[in-house]
Amino acid sequence: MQLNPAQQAAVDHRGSPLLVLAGAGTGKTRVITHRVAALMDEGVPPWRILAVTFTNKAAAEMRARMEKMCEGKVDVSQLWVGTFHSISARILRRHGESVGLSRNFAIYDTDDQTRLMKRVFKEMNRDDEQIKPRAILGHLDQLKNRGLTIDQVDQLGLEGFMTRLVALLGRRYQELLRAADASDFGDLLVLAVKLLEKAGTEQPRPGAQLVDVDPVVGLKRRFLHVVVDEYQDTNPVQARLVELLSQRAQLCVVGDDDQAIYGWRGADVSQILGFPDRQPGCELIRLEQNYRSTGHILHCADAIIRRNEGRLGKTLWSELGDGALVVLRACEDEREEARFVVNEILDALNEDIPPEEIAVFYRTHAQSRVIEQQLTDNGMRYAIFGGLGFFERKEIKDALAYLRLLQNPASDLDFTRIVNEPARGIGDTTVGRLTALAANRNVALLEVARNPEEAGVSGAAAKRLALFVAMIDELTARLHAGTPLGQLAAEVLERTGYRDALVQEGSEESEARVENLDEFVGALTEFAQDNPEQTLADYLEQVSLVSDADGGGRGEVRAVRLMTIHSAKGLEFEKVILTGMEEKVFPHSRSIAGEEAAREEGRRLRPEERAQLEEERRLAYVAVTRAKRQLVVTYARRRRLYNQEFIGTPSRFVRDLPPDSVRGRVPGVVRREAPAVPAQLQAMLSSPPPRPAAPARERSWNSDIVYDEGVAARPAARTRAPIASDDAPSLYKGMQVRHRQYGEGTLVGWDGTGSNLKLAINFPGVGVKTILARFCEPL
DNA sequence: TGTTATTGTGTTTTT
DNA sequence: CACAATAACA
Repeated sequence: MQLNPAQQAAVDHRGSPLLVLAGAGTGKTRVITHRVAALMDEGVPPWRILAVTFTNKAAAEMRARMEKMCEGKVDVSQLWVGTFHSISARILRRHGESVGLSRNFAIYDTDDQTRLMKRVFKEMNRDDEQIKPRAILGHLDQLKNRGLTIDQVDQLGLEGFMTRLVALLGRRYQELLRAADASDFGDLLVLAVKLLEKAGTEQPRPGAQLVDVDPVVGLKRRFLHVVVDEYQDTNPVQARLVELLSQRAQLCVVGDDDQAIYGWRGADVSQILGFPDRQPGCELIRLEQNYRSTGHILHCADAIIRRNEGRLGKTLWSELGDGALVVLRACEDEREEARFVVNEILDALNEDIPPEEIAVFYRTHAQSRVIEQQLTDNGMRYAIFGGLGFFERKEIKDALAYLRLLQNPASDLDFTRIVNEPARGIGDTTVGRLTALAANRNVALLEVARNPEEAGVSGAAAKRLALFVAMIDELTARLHAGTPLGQLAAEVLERTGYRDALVQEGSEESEARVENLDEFVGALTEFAQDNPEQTLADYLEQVSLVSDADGGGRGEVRAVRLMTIHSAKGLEFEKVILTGMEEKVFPHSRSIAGEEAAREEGRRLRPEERAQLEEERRLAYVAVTRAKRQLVVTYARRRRLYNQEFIGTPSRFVRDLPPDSVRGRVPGVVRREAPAVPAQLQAMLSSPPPRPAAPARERSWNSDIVYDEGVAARPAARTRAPIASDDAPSLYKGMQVRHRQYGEGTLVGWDGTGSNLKLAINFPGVGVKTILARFCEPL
């Protein structure tokens, strides 16, 4: 297929920075691959070209496409293609000494991070705090994403005590991380940037020769062309990294501001919006012809995204014709929704759509369970993207921990993970004593374990420790003797008794685990055969950077796909079923929180609150634009989630759909439905008196809902919100209620149903409190 | 010390 | 509901 003029221009542009604004389905990847191929055609050496993607899968795909395109002509393996994280890791692996990382440093994933932070909590006696390790890590990560150091915590705008806590615990966390010769995801980027920034700033020694030039400086000058995909999702550190590597390169960034969905992770859309301003002479090219979806789908996408402010603005068009109408379906509850999904899948299969071209999307992982159940009941195979991957299973993580400990004896986290796994009588007390001494002397746990007596570990435990240490030493020797990786892994599992312990257990679960371990050994053997020159460190790195995206180990190829919308980014399917389209599900309740608060306080939305909502909207846009020919959208009236029943209102995104492109009734303007008053409260209600039971509930659940947008603007107290005319006695905003302790107050909102109904009441002089309805009585 | 029962608690999206 | 942290027990 020929490139269209805009695409061709993006491929051909040379000489100045280039921003390609590529709408969904406009052939972005084609442009990138063609551009890189063209560069190589022109004689740019492959090793002087860098292509950065977001996921490993995208990187692998790109490389594959290049190989196909350049068959035989150029050595594509010389190209630098990778994710921000893998490229950083690669740089640090080679040159990381100056920022405190050895050649074999470990990469900690989220789980490792949490465990390490928990240790910090314990060490500093903070485990009683309400604050959880995850929270601190979250802030720490945010810090890193913005390229700030721990001394700049205050710039995060946290509350005072949190700022102090993050600084205190974060600092110690970093110390331990470095001491363990490890890096977390955030540090990979931060340290790579630090390394590159430092290079070349030192005064050259007198008489230094050109050959003495710092290799890192060479790295900065290496690339002549840099291409970045999904630029809208980069965070400041990533952008800085790209800049540093583009010292001599022509920079080409590709992205779509309407698909920026990682703001919560520190990504900053203004990066792409401000790119032309930051880059003198920057050329901007828009790709707007969509080759993926049919008309009605695009109309829906546009109807959703056009309501966002602060976008560069693009209108997608297509030559594919209107195609089928988008199907909209209201379901009674999540089970019916799941059944409907199954039916839709069956329909598609009957139309000969291959299963892997059918995808079911949901906002959060928690929603997948019901659908999975229903699919299983109907004997349908499916592949889940995301969730617990192979390398996140306990047994695999244990095996990896053993290997990492062999590779890196300083890794205390791995030590503690497996020292008593399988149980060998080295319990918390023993480990506690070791930890105390290790912290004191600033040495690794494994070192301390060599002299247990000094740590005050008694005879029996000391003996067991000695055995453990001897075993680790032997295995370490095997590693350094060059034992093939697969065999080494097998020996580890044998010698440590890990495999035996599982076999002994004899349960169905343990059996599965043994199988997983065998698979792991197999994978390692295969890896060693395919990459004879690669070491254990290389393998460990590859594993820790691999995410759900590549689906390599698990997942049927010929199976329906289930995934969150986030993981759907960059993919496309013949038929997409978008589920759970209700307020508080999608848009997620956390994104709406600000809006509700604003309504209750009678103020306007704060910028960050609006930004969150706009991000949800972009997420909806991403979801819709994944569909090639068929799009089905479902929502449920009632939904059980987290063991709580929620009354659903159709998502605002559903209400935005253009009726002309939709089959099924687009719910009109809607407001939150007034919940039925629970019996307890109802009994207490004296006025207004309960009306005789009305058959109101029989009616279509949308019909009695009236939208009133004005609520947000008006002060809550004066809003005498409508009680659904013929409904049982209802709550209404402005209603006066009494609480034993707080006295009389004004109802400003509510949440939940039945005995979980919570009222938000504004008590004069006290403020707004959220109280279970049964503790309140109406006046 | 290690295992099991119980309570409690949260519950987005990911490299 | 699911899972993690804690308490009680062997």
